Amino acid sequence: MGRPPCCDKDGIKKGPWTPEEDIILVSYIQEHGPGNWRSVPTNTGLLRCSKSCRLRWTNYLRPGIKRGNFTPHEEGMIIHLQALLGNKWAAIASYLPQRTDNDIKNYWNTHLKKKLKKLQSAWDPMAQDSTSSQFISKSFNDRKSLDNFTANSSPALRPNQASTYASSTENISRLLEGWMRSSPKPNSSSFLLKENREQENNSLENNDHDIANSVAINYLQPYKEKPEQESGDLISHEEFESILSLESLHDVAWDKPCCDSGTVTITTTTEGFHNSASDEKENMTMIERKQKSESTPPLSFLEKWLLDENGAGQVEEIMKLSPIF
DNA sequence: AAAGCTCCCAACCGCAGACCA
DNA sequence: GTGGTCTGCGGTTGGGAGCTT
Repeated sequence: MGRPPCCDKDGIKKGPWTPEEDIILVSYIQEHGPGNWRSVPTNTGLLRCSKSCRLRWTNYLRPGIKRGNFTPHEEGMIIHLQALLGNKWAAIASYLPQRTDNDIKNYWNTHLKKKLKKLQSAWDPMAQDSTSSQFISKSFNDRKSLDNFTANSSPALRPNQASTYASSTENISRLLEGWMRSSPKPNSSSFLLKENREQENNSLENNDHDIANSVAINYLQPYKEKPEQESGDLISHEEFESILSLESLHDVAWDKPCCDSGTVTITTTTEGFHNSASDEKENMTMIERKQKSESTPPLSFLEKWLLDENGAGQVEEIMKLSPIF
């Protein structure tokens, strides 16, 4: 008995996805929405198994995915959450909405584990085998040590990521969406607008604050909504405090500091928030800013796509291939 | 210059749970 | 209740890129 593997059929393609396959998949999902993966290969003609299609979408093509180096704040959050939740990458990823579980898992395995091990041996050479949770609780109990840790996690320690096709196609779906919505057709250098690049840079800078906001909303908001007696199901006092210690939550103002009454109110403030692009003075919540930034077409990606060594040569081909162009 | 080594990450694999007939 | 199918998750791996010798 036993279920036959879904990917061992003849004619099923494996290995890296091509731009053409990505476009086909994204076009299909934009039309039909994600889900019913079983039917995707049949309906699209892709020689991929359903699993492979789902994975490609969730880990790569899905809108809103941020790629590239993790910020120190993200690192801190991953370390905290890993200590709290263990290797529940999907759960951890839900607190970092722009990162996929696969990305977080990879980053943990390739960077953070080593980093922690180093720090661990520096902290206590005799305790090589203790778990990360033990280590975290030991070394990050105070705010200062976490700050030191995150401060030391400078980008210089992280290797630059090679620019491959896969890593440059971070958001083909957004590309398509933006392309279809924006009426003027792209025309090479017209996309090379400085302000668009600045906009993207700023959104990267602002990202930490969005993440903090997201943690506040997703993780802590239930305190506001749930009666006191139920809040224990969601998060322990210790966990709450450890989340609070994250530096990235500085921009979140707490009407009530903790879960003492079950009526925590979370408001966000722009105080101390520096937006060099527009230098806006208006009071706008992070969510509003996010919504605003999301309505901006991802032109800088198009720019990348058009200039990318792989992308550039393939645009023509893709435009021929896909009826939406 | 090139062979060997290491690192990194996209993709694969297998398992478990949810769902449905 | 049972068995088949689908989906999601976490662990693992293959191979390309970069580094070292």
